[in-house]
Amino acid sequence: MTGTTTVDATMNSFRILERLVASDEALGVTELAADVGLSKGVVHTHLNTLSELGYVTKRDRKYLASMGLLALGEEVRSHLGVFAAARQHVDNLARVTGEVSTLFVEEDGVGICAYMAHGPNDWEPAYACGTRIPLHITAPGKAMLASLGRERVDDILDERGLDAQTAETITDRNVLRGELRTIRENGISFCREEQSAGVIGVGTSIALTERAPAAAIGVCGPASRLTGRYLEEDITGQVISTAKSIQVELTR
Amino acid sequence: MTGTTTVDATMNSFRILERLVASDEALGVTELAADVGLSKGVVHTHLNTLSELGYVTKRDRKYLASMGLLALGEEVRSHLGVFAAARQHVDNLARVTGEVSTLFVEEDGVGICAYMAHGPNDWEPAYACGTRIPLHITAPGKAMLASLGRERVDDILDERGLDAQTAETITDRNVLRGELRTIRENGISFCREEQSAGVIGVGTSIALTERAPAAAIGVCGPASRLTGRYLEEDITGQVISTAKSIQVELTR
DNA sequence: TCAAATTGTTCTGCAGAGCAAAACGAGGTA
DNA sequence: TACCTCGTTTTGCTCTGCAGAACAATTTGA
Repeated sequence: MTGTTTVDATMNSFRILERLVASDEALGVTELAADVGLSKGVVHTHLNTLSELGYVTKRDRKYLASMGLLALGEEVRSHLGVFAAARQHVDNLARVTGEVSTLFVEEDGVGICAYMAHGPNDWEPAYACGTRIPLHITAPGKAMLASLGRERVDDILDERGLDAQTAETITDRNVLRGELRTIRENGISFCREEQSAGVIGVGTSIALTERAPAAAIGVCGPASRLTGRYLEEDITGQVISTAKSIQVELTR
Repeated sequence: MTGTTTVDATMNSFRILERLVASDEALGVTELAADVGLSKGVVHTHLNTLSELGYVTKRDRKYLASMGLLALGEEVRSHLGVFAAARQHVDNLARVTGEVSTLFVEEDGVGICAYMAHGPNDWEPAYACGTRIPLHITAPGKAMLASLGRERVDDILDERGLDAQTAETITDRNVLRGELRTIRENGISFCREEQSAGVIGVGTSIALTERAPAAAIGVCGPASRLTGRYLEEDITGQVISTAKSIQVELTR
């Protein structure tokens, strides 16, 4: 999997950039150089390059990641057909349920959150847009797995494994296969604290035309709120009807 | 302004990445090499590097930008204090007005859209999050200018100029100064097709503590819908009260 | 079905660039 | 004022990013 040859300078630039992105305050050249293990001089040259490209800014002798980075992800997402069809429906799902609703897509056998809408209930999941999350630990992830062909699922499991994230994570391949079967039968998937303790999720896949990658939507929130009929009927119903609306939008 | 020394390899990597980001379909090595003017071999090495970093994916012998790029911008934004305070209020502003509402911040003398919420009315502005827009052509941009000290405004105008984007753009420095004065007096700014023909905007600045960069919120939409009392009283009132709510949130 | 063409990947050699270390300059502090 | 610290620039060396060519793997066309 690890490629043969890489460009060291690019690796170094991204190490510096990612360090800045992760920091909540401006950093100086000396500190960055120590962090990434390069000399002050080169780090300065890299920062100058990133600055000229518009991904880094300087505020009184210190550097910080630019908000211009938002444009890259936003543009990638704009080319995603399912996003244009799903956005307002996911927004609406968050509004009517009050919870956080998401759009996930599959990429290289992992799930990536492509969009997230916040409902009135004030709660924030542990991940943000762009985060890679194993498919077997979230409701939308399992829904996507259930929508894929068996051999593709096997490939993914072979490559990614079934690491446990919490005590509830499904780590047995046969158990997972059984769960995928019931997901296919019911058209809905649940995540009961398998990704994060205290967090419950509901999801369903979006059937896409041709060779587009898998996609799914979901709703998640604190386990204390998502229980009983509210979870299994109200929210589940909203998720399914939202998925139907997106399907309609996609085939227009 | 243009720095002294830059890293060529980094420049090339980003040229390739940006080409992929701008494309709505997967691209091959040969095509990319022709586009950026490098040999096939090096482009392949760069793609391999970007792929290992998680910003590029391969789908049957062609490359495309990864949704993982969303994470970078999202993380930068999460460190923006005003974003956490403003998000739900901007969401709410979009909902009650029905229009698109935005959060802008100033960076290096230009405005960057940091967040955008869509109201029920189906309309999409010409720009997305992360886009850099001159301060003098949008309502939130002018609101931010009005909130800055005079010498800072002069510096920005010296550096960025007052280029015309439409026939309505303010290109005269004295006219702009007069407008900034009335914005300060009224606590509200308008953009009447100065950024994009047929688009009207309303904005007001968010007063921030200490040395944080300027920020402003706004609402924008088609000129056909944003007119008369609806624009100048209803929407304006919602914008101002939203800004007040954000201020309260910020000083908690 | 087979050859020709095209594309992705690897290899080779070298000029140029990335890198560490040191020197320089600009703020800030005691 | 002198010292210290940090950002910036310079120097020289080594290594690597780069072009071009060769190779491999598909696809195309007849």
